Amino acid sequence: METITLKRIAGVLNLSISTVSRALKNHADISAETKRRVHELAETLDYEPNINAVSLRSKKNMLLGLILPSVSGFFYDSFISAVEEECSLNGYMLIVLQTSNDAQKEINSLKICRQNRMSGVFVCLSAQTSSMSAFDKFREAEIPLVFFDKVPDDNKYNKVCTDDEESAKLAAELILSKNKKNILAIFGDENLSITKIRFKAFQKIVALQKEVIIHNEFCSSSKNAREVSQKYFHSKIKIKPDAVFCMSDEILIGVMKTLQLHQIKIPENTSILTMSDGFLPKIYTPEITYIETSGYKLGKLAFTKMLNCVNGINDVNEVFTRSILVDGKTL
Amino acid sequence: METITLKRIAGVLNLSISTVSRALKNHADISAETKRRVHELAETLDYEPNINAVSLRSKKNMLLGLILPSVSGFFYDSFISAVEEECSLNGYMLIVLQTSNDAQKEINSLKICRQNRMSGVFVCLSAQTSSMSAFDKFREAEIPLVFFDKVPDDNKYNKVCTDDEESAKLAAELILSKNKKNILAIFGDENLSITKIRFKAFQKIVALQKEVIIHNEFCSSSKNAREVSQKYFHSKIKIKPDAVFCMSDEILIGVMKTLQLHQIKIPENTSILTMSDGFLPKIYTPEITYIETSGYKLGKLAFTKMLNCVNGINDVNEVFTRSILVDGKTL
DNA sequence: AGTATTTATGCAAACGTTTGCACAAATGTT
DNA sequence: AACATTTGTGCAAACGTTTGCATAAATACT
Repeated sequence: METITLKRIAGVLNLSISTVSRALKNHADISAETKRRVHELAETLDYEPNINAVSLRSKKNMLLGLILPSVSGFFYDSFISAVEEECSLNGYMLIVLQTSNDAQKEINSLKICRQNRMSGVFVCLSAQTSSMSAFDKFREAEIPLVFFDKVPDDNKYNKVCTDDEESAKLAAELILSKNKKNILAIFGDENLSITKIRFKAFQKIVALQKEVIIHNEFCSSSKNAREVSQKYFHSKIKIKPDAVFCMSDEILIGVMKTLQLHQIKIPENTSILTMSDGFLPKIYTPEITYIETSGYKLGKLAFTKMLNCVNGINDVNEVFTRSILVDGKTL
Repeated sequence: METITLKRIAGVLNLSISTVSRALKNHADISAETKRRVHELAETLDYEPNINAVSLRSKKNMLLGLILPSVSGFFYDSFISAVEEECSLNGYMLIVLQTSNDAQKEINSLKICRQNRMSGVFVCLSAQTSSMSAFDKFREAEIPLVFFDKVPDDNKYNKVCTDDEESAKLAAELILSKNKKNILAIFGDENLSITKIRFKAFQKIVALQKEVIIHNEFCSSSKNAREVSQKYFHSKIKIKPDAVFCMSDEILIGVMKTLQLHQIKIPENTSILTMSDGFLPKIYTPEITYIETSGYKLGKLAFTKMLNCVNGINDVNEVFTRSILVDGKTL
């Protein structure tokens, strides 16, 4: 099938290519009559501009990259969903690139973004990322970067995050307000900045209460969380925790397995509070009380920031989504 | 920052653009020495070809589209994950487009794919899609389409599916083999072809057993499934189903809520069998027995088919992933 | 009627590649 | 020594747009 180009339309109407081009963009120079004819023909021939030619000429495109460890997960799918929605609304296309938490693949993905001269890139760091040099080099290409969720420590980058500090603080306060005295707090991978922040904030609050016993654990997976929680809820343990705090869905899954296996009643025998986007907590019965860390909201926020970057009206900074408590029946 | 082009390299080395271009692709015409010099300089200058120019010239690109109702879901995230993995391995980029089950957005997404002259498009139909005309028109653009999961009935299209018929049949046989006599079978949205197929196959098997009571239900959401299952497990019901079949994760979630609320013991009071990619069944305790419908496998399969299409070595047909029983403790 | 201004259109270069063809120099063949 | 072939390189067109500038025709101003 012959492709329809400006040239083709120009040929049919006996106009020059430039006139057709301008007519299609309703340029003031072109007469009403000509515009009408051009639009009409373009419509019937189903003309669609060649994006490659446009991008080549204008040195701009409508591509946004999204680099993250994995699409499938507890949180990222809704983040992607939100970002894609906004892309669609604003005429951008979203390219998804997974790193599998592999630093080399992360660098490759960056390269792809650069090669394609994307207008901007969202990045959630892989757990393996040790150096930011590839990202710094990337910035020279003048392509804005917006980090989300797993972000670099340095604040010379644009970051959007759930307010981890606020959330963890809120979590600690809530648990204490219920007069819990023997708390098991399970956090994620120790290397991640998100873990550090949540841990520190949580700690800061509970440490104020001298009479409260607090057990801190760090887990890298659901399975790991299951094993670790086992130690505290094993049948031989006489005094079991009266509250468990889970830093994430991943942790929650492991903990719940243990509790269910040992037939620990919730909230009678122990309370639970988790941080989550809300899907998993509602699966369980009773529904788990959680502090919402919405991937969806974060996605919207990240897109807004990206748009500002692209339009050059952005201050480099870190912005947060607000934390909300969603009441289940478990605290 | 000045961008590095062939022209630039040519200028520095006092060569023509065409020589540089050929040298970089190790064309046989170019002398070893020249190749060396060109490669070296390209390396140090960090040359990266302008994809837009390449695509414009070659009329090809490495973009694949993925149109589906929503990124976030029970199944799609792992499908996307698999497809992206393969894309990355094969030098393609994946563009994700959500339809929110809106027919108009679906058409828009198709348009975007056409405008960008993508090399191929994966499609999971929205629940609202009533006409295939937009897709047929699309085929004229000679862009291969590979449908997955929610596919059109007509077999003039390329389709990759979990083997719904086989899976549902397997499910029915399994339940019967356990001597269940009062079965509740809950299916998804009645309009979807996937529902029709699963229902029909399931029915065909159980109908052979005259002495078995079978209750069929169709639900459009988890909430709906919860309400519907309520009718069968309400405390006033004397004879409750001794087995429940759930067509999908969505259904399972609703059913489990009901069972847990009414403290129905599994598998003592009732058995459960579901179809799932495996994530959710393993969340519950005991872990739910399921027939695996792997989004991941399906993604791999879809990509293989797409590659064949793109390379023109494809017969239009429908291919299936194999169904596997994964033993939990609930049947 | 002559000049200035407006209106509508076209020319041609540019974006960065790829590639058929031409060509000059080097080498091989009689 | 004359010719044929191989080897290495460059020219220029093409892909489909956009856009500064030139220009022709129509209108307005003295």
